[in-house]
Amino acid sequence: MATQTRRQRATTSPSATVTGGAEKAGAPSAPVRIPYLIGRTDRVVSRRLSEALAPLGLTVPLFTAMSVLHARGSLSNAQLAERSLMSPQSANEIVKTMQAKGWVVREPDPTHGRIVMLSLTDSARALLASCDETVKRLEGEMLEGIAAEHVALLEDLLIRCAKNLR
Amino acid sequence: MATQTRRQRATTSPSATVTGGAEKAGAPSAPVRIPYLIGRTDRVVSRRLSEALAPLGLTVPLFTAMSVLHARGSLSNAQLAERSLMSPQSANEIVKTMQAKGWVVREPDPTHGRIVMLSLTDSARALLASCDETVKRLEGEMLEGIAAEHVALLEDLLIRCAKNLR
DNA sequence: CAAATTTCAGATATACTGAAATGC
DNA sequence: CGCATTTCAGTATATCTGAAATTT
Repeated sequence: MATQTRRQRATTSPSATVTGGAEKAGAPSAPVRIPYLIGRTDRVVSRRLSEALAPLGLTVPLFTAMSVLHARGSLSNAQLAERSLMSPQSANEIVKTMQAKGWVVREPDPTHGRIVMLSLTDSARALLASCDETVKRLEGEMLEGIAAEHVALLEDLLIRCAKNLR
Repeated sequence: MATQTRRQRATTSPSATVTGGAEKAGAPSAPVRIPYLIGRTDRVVSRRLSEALAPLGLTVPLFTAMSVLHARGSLSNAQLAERSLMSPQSANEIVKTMQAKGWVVREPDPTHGRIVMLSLTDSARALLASCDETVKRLEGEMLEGIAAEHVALLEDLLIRCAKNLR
């Protein structure tokens, strides 16, 4: 399966300062910005999450959409798209997959003919429950050595960052 | 250009608690996990960053790779791939684009025939300098209302999270 | 008719795996 | 030979935009 050699630690600069710990040739090296760190951290998280979810038949976008639907109870496709920060077309694509797997039911909104309300099936809920265990483990590994109060703070800060930019 | 209606705030639940602020129909609503928040925040940041970089002729992956190269001074493609958390093939693809735009020079490593060392051109460095202004503005908007000590902490926590998972 | 929602169709970006060529 | 590096080729995934149909 994996022909590539396993990714490993850096070949230089053993300890990392905030600026990244390297100032070699002609590198004025701009300070590392938070947007960059968010992206980098997400890369690592996404890779691990995707590896963890694959055995359960889930991709990250699929899992994300299902989590949103789970949290909200019942949504139209347009609402799901908005909450998941994606276009209605993309959301629709994901919903098609969810439906093919028997994870969602679609019922016409009684008050509005065009709208179709989505909700998770029991099997989807059960699947999400076991995913939660998986994600919890991943989160635990990620937060290792970080004080509980800092975890709470991180949570709060991430929410505020997303809110400030949206 | 944009036929889609501009993404906007939620239609329900005005205030958000840590769990997301919704507990409607049959939704036990698992707590929001940090991995999810990282992903969500990155989605918002990436979209904004990509919009901001587009006028400068840059995509996010291109900008990221160039920043890494800038910070490290000079790298082989294999090293660039490792530092950028991607496969050598993907890095190579990005380097091809960089080269087509005149942003990188490739010189054979004098000590090893197969290896090609990459470094940024002056025009690339100048471009990155103006990108830094752009990113700084974005970062400022993102961190609005967050105390400086918390910004430093966020930086530290993100670095540790990425390190814990890699 | 205007606006919102859904959904078909096509296009693009990003990154992957496989495999071959090169060099130590 | 074994291993690392580069790179050609093909593929998969996740997203997008455009446009049409439906319904209030």
